[in-house]
Amino acid sequence: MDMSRGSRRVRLEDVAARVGMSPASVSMVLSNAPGPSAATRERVLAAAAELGYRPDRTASLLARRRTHLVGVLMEVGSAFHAELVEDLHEAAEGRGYDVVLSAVTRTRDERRAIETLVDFRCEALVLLGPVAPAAQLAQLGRQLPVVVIGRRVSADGVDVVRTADADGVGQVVDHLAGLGHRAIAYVDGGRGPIAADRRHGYRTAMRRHRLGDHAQVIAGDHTEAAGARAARALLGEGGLPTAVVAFNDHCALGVLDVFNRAGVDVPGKISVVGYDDSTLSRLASVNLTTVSQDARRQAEHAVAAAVERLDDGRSAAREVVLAPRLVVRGTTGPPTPGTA
Amino acid sequence: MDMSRGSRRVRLEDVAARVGMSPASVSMVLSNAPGPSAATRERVLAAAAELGYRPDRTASLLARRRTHLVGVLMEVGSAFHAELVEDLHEAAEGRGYDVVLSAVTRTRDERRAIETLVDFRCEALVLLGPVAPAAQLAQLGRQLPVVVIGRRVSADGVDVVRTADADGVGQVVDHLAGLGHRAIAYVDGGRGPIAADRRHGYRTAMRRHRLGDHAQVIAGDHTEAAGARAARALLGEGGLPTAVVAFNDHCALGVLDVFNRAGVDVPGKISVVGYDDSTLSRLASVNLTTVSQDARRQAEHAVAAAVERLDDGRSAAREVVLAPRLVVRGTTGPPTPGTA
DNA sequence: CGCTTGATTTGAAGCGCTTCAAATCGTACT
DNA sequence: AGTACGATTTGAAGCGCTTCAAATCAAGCG
Repeated sequence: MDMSRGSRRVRLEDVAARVGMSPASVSMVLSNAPGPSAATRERVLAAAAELGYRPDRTASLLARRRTHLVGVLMEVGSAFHAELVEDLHEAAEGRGYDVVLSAVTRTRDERRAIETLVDFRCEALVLLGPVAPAAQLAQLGRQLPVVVIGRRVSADGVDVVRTADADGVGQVVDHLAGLGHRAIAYVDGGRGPIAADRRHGYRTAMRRHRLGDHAQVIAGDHTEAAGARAARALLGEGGLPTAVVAFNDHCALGVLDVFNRAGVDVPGKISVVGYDDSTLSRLASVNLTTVSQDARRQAEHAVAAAVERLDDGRSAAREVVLAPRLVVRGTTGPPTPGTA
Repeated sequence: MDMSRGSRRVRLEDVAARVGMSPASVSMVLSNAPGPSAATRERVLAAAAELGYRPDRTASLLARRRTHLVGVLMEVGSAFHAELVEDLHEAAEGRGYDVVLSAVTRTRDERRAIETLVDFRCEALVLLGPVAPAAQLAQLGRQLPVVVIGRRVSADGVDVVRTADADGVGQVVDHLAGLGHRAIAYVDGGRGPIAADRRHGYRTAMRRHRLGDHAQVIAGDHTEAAGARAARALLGEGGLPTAVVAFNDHCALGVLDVFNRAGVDVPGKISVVGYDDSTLSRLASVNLTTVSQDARRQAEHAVAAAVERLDDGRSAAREVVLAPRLVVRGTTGPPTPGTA
């Protein structure tokens, strides 16, 4: 009766019936497997097109041993993740894999997002800056290949692709110190291991420049709101530093916001630096000095790592550490003489 | 041998064996279906937890009639879409549906992204600002419930949730005209129907204010790059308007970029307005006057529309048009006296 | 006690597609 | 003509889970 909707999805069997062959043959043609003759291929393909046949992915996944699916955990709303996702798609497709996205949102925590991915039978997982403890990731890594992007993880069975964060922040401090800054504050990124690395890089670099006494870490997080809070705290306590290094671009944006609203000139009165070189930072109205993580290369490495485990049977854990690159834009400059 | 990886995923059958019952019973317990006794439920649940059982989603989807999956097509990188996705997740979960994301990227066009969703057996699709022609969407709507967000579509079988775009742009022009602007230019959003609506709204509003002669539409798109290009064109030809209305926030950001770099004071010399009230526009360093689309309500309506078709059997197409709301921030002000 | 009832549990048939051993077909060769 | 052999095609067994009619059970009643 219901001719309007559905009217039964076209199945493999229907195509088979159309050309008078067995479903087996049709399946082989469609999956481009060896066997069927050229003539058969042609007829089947024609019939499939004619009927508008679309294989049912779930059935296919269930029957096939391999799913060729890579699950990606991301934070929707993060500009940097968005870039990574684009590049991951590209890298995965180049190697014959498909990508399934799962987003962490306000009401959907990391655990759930990851479970969804596993439930969909992803063969490997690429996690963008996960916050789960190493033990949990290791546990996950025992089930399937897991590649963590961005964060250091000391769990074997888990591959890691990241940039040398401590070094990145170090470059930032070098840059600022080189401009003559001494009072360089750092807005922290919260509890995660990425934050720990960057914080450590900051402290080390400050010491290296004999600026240890000026080191000042302000509590923060990786959101605009946290950056704004930190900036307000800074403003409140007087004795403003001459430069603020933020955990990431989003956070730096929050800092900039508050300074802008408060009429604090950047970089005249104070310099601000972010981290990620996200599209946000590149906007001329923001024009933030930051550190580039090279999303494309990280994506490439991540997919390569997953595929090597899947297809080449590699089993030893691997860690790829890329060199970060300072990108100097408009939010940094020499300190105002009489301030520090 | 391979005890390390996999060691066979735990199946429903394993749980059943563990408690000495049939897979059927276990299945019912796990899906919370009526039948099994309280005692049984408890035992099964305990065993499942103990074995760390996770149902195989693909198998489950295949066997079940319903998948309870809503596919969402989005543009990764669009701040507004990111917001919508968050809200869609929330709305869907509230009604017992799960969300699958599919992103349009540089190398993955809309068609492919949609196909992926259908292949995963989504029961309904929510498309965020799709560019496909109406006929194609109608065709899709014949297969399954489709809700288009943001854009007007005259295909029945397809529900639409959008804001009155023409009206939104109208409010912008009203605002600017009220401030005294006369030379108000508009940066277009390309070929899509959303762009057509807004462009039309602009033209109508200009005429309404007897400013038809000042109407000026500059070719554009929905990216920062396009906005930048348009702004450069404007700068190049001299006779700058006193206000520029951009297709959306991303585009407006590009416009702002160029003006900032060129040292054109905003809003002193020229006012700029965007559209979407995306998180970007809210950043104090951007602080863009724009039009709010109320992502949350759109998400709510979209999910409601899909669920009504799915669960309540509604079949008549529906269009929900929400009222847009002008959000005045810092990029608009009265025109400089001697300019227009 | 035998029998009815309602509560539980289970066997068996798929969901739509893949796989692979076995069957079929043509053809080349002796 | 008879046999062997490579090229094609197909039957049948699942993949792991759900469903539902039929079976089983325990309790309740006359």
